[in-house]
Amino acid sequence: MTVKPLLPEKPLHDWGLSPEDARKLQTTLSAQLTDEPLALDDISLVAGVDVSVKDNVSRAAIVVLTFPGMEIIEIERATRPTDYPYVPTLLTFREGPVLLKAFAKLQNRPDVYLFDGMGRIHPRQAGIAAHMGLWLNAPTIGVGKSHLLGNYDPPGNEKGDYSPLFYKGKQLGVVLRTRTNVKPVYISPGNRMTLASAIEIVMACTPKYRLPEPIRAAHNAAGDDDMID
DNA sequence: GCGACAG
DNA sequence: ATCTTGTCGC
Repeated sequence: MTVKPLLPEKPLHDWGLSPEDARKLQTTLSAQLTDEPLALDDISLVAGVDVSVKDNVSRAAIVVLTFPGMEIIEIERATRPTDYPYVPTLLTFREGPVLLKAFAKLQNRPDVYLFDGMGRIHPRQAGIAAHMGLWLNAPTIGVGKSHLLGNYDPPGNEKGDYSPLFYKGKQLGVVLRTRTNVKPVYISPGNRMTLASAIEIVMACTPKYRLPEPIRAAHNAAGDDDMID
């Protein structure tokens, strides 16, 4: 018998699209996103996702941790030539291909994935967390470290404080203070996720530092030099 | 037209 | 993302 694969047998679409076609695809894909709450009690495994670039080589890292213990149980990596340029709002087309290569190696099935980047805080609500969430057909959350777009008032200075981020009249996410008196992060749901659940999950994964443990772990794994592809 | 712009 | 040391503050 076979286990249900993490990724679809049939690719959702091609990569290497022109900026114009890429934007059209994002509009089409974002219409397929769903809002599904995910209770903490239903989470046992969380994954952190990140990509680093060096000498024109992209390295993706997926780290799976137990929840809420935050113990690392799996680390998968993959490398690939960095062919697509960095274009604001089209980050997925630069990092997507190498991420799929790493996802294909995953032995565990995470209940939710935390991405280093935006979810729906995006002009077409198709940030990398939202986009890859469709490929994975799983719950995803975008955890951005800096501002991309939208308006918001500075959140309070206490850990857990947050304020809504609006773009063209719609609330796409929140600016969340994960640590007292530390620069906040930009949180937004990706696929199969509600904003409320996203906030709750991110806080539960952030016991000590500014960034959630899964993302810190993935960032480290993507940055380490030794690589076995 | 001008400025902003995840990683 | 990446290039890079020390340093101020809780």
